[in-house]
Amino acid sequence: MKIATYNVNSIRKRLPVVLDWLERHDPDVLCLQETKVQDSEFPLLELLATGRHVTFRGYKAYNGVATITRREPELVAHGLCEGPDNEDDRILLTVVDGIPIVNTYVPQGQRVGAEKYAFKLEWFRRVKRYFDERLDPNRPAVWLGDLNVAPEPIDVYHPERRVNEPDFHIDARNAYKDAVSWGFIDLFRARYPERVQYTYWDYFRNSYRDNRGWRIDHILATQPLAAKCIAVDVDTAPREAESASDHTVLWAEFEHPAKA
Amino acid sequence: MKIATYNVNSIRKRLPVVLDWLERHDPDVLCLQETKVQDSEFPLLELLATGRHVTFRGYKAYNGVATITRREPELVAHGLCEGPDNEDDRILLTVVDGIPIVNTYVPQGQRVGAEKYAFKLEWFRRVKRYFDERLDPNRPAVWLGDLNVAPEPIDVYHPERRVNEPDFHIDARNAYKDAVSWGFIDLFRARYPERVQYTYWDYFRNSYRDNRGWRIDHILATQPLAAKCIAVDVDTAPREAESASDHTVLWAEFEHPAKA
DNA sequence: GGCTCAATGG
DNA sequence: CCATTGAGCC
Repeated sequence: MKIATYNVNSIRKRLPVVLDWLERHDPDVLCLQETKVQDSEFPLLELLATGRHVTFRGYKAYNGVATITRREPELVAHGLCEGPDNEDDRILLTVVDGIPIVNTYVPQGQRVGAEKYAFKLEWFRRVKRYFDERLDPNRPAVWLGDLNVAPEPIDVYHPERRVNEPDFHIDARNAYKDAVSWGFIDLFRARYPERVQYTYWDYFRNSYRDNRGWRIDHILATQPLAAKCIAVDVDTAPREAESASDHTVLWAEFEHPAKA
Repeated sequence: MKIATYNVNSIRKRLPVVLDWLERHDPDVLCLQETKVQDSEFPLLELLATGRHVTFRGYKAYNGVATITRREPELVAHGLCEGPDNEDDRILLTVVDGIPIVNTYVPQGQRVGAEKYAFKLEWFRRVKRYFDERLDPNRPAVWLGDLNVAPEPIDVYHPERRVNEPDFHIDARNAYKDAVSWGFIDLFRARYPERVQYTYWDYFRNSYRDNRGWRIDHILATQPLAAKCIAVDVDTAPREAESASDHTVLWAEFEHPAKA
């Protein structure tokens, strides 16, 4: 089973890149973030034409998530389901082949100290409660997406200069790690403890050319599923495509995951 | 000698169309209107790369004219040169091979009765004085561009429904004709008295597909030059191009024009 | 409908 | 730098 995540920065602008990636890699699940489109404008027909199932929720301009699956999800749940502030354009649960897959776009946080930054820190607490209420760390489950945190210095270029950035500030890193500590394993870092590999590069100042990036997109799995992980990697091709997102695709492959 | 006019509706968006037209038709002069770009952002290098000369003046977002010539113009003059309101983003004179070519983008006029409409009517009076001061109706000269008037009912689809449009209202038609009466001949209509042929079609409601357009782009010449005109036509290919302007190209060819 | 700009977001 | 919206213009 192959699962991937990709912050598209507008699904309408990135549709060719997504269709190409689906055709070349044929994943079982592809999770998208920042679709930036309201549901009525979502390019559903073009994606259904690939023969896959598509689950999505978004609003005008901001956020938006979509999960594209080979098989029909056995269960779908939008948002945090806590109350009025449902955040259903940032979190989407699908259960595919018995495995819960939590596709999330964590708030970026604007800048350290801002109200939006406090919202980001709180968001990690909320998502941890979300895991508590519907998942079991002893059974297969996946949390993936643009989590907007570079967990360690190795995960960002010039870390010493980034300590006040909302994706590397110590409070965000700790909030992220506390959510992870619920029972998730970072598949990329588990497999490659020393590897410098980013998933996001700024559009400006030739960041990609000079490899000045961030590893802020992640695929995490509970222990029983992580044990079945046979491959995980970043595919930089989408970042080099004609009309590229500032993020690229991260993917992971599992052996007989449902039997875990 | 081949001369053409094209309202590009943004030279930056239309650069591929313009380069393609230059390569295919190799005109001596191509006059552009609505370049919609300030001079510092004008795509000069890309046009110079064709081996031609480029004269232009524009501001942010609105208006802007450019004249692309095979030979270097012997003289260039920007604007009406009357006083402070110079209108140099609407009128550009170049003298090429001894022939004055007045490239103009006449104000559209917004709607009949508006202040901008009065400005349009006045503009025709001003341009007639401009001809008086610098041209001679007995010597070759060209006035061309987006003149924003369909002179006769044949020049607009459903004319009876357009009598209150600023490009077909009787006051605009009369103001235009009064300027023309200075000493110009409409080359297209002179050659094709009965032909329905538009140069502009609205972007919306499938106007081009249904040929619901306007003949508002014109090439006019003084009598001695008009006598040398051996061909004039509208090329609809640019209107059918990938990323098309709402206008298309009108061109005219002259035999030994300088000897007139 | 397609261009422009100025905000806003990242 | 690359997205978005919403207004102005045509």
